[in-house]
Amino acid sequence: MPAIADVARLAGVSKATASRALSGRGYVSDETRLRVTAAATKIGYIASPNAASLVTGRTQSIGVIIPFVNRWFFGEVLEGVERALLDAKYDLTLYNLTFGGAERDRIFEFFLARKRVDAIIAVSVELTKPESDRLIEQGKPVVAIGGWIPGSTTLTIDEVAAGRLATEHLIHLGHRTIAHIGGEDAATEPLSVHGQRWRGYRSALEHAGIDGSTTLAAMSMPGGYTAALQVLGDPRQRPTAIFAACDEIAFGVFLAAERLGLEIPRDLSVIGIDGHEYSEMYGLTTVEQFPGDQGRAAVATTMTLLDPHDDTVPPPHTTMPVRLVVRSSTAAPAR
Amino acid sequence: MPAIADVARLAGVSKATASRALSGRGYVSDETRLRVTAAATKIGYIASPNAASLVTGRTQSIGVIIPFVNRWFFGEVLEGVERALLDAKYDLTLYNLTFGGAERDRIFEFFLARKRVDAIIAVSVELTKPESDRLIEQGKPVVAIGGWIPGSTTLTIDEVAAGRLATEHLIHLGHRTIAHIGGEDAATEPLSVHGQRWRGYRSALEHAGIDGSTTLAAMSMPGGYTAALQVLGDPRQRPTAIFAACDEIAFGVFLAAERLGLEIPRDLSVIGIDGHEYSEMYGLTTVEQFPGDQGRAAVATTMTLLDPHDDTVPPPHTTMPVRLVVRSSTAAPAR
DNA sequence: CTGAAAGCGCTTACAG
DNA sequence: CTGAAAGCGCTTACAG
Repeated sequence: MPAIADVARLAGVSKATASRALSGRGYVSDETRLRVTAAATKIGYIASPNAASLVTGRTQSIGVIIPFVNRWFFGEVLEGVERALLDAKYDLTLYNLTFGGAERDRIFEFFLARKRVDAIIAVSVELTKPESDRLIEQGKPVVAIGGWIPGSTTLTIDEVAAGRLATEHLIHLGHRTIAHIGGEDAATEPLSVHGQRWRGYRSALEHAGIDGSTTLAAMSMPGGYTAALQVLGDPRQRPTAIFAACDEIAFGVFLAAERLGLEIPRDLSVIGIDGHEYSEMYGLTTVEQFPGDQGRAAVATTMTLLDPHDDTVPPPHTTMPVRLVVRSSTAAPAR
Repeated sequence: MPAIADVARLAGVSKATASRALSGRGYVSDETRLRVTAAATKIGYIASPNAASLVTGRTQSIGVIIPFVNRWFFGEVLEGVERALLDAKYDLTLYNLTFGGAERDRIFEFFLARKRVDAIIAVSVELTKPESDRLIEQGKPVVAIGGWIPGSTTLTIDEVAAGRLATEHLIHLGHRTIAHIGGEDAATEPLSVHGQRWRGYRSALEHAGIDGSTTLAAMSMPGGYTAALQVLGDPRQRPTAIFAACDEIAFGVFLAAERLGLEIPRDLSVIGIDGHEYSEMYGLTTVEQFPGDQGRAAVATTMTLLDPHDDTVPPPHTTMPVRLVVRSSTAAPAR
């Protein structure tokens, strides 16, 4: 493994000059720079990030905290983050943060304390007070996507507005019995993603002066399936439309409707939120969001925060765009 | 940020002794060790991995190369790997390797050359010769899951046997027209996962002396849906059973069957491979595999390879278990 | 514009 | 069992 001393020797300069030529920091004559870079490529020199980190304090690596990896939203965010980080020549260190447990403490007490990462991108994590304090006191930038961490820069869609938009679409089609199937944390955590979508639902209903009913489900297709069987099972009080808090829940509603012999949209309208890659195949009307873009935007913000020459202070919160996509799963109710 | 010198001072020993006491390497009296560890916890000392790496050459970090993150198999593997790595106090550096492109070259030429990781776990990546050479010449252990890299330790299920088992299940139920919907690389890459499953299918059919027909699809639910519409569209030559190369394709077959008014298993039997988390909800018969276990096993192998005190040479290839789970999607054909 | 020197925070022979 | 010293591979003031 060639070291910078080898490059310097070959180029006939000191290590200091070689370092300056290679990093682009400090003055070096063009001629010298050329000689150094030529020498470096000739012997296949690649700087040791460890040695550099030791003196600069920078690791060229970003920690990503994420609760799941194989749910659509999270996977998309992660891929977007990864791609953008690669472009910025940063490494991605992954912390799959499940809820609670010794494992979780270990991530905060040990891994994130190791000075291994320059900044943290937290995806949909609700942090406890000690956890967020710990992050802040590290003095490292923390950027949050799809969740809220006090003291950190946040990028999310307007979840309340998304829930309201989905519900209003149904109301405008003429529906008056609109059930909601929401994520199970909607009830306990009003500030959670599903809690906020639920509030959007409530507000649209109240504005229209109609009642609703909410059923909680695991945030997955089986969760939506089980909940929908329950919601649709009694023919005497079956809603004409369902607002599913996310597309995966909506897919479960499709399966339940099929098994109950209900035709969509004739017997039931269904709308979701997400723009999941399968929504088109299902013909699902949905409020589309763009998690890959959110991931890339989070990286851009992180880079701004990390750039010593950039004094831009990013706004504490950025609202990311959504778009209503009307497909064949919603229609006016049968009369 | 306290350094080891601070710990040493507080405990009244030299840095060398503090280092030995904390790392557990080398002789230290019990009494000294206690004093040192007490001092370390008191001031919240955490060793700088960079400084340690510089002298030991070890980074305590493993690179994971993976083509997708939000396909079920890959997500499960990744979660299993992450969990096991955390337990071993290793960091996980993620490289989301898409097919081809400058990005891919950059991962091999730059990121993996940076001496940032102690070993590499490659998930379902087909490497080109220069790529695998480059990995090998780094001298870092490479462990492969669900794919084959010459010169590296490999853990996979027996894909051919899995395909054969799925097909035999259908044959034994009495089916004689069994279509296969396989991943699109089955045709071009005989050694790919889907190529091998297809060979298992062929071999079972040949053994039973019956013909088959194969349709290629994207390895996803929409892929399976589109292909199944094609396979099932013509009522005069509709098969009585479909072997889907993976569960996500099988789910697409379910949707296609529904839209064509076909009832499973009365009109059509369907079997998959994977044991996807949704397979139970669908009632899908499948050959289950355990990607989380595969991920954990890969980490265990990596740790063995990395342990200087462990001379165990892991076998070049380990076959991971599968299990046939019969649910309601397969039955004898209507006569 | 360039070089000599110090130092980042550890670990590891080497003496004792 | 412990300590003084060297060194891992860089970068960065500081002179010149």
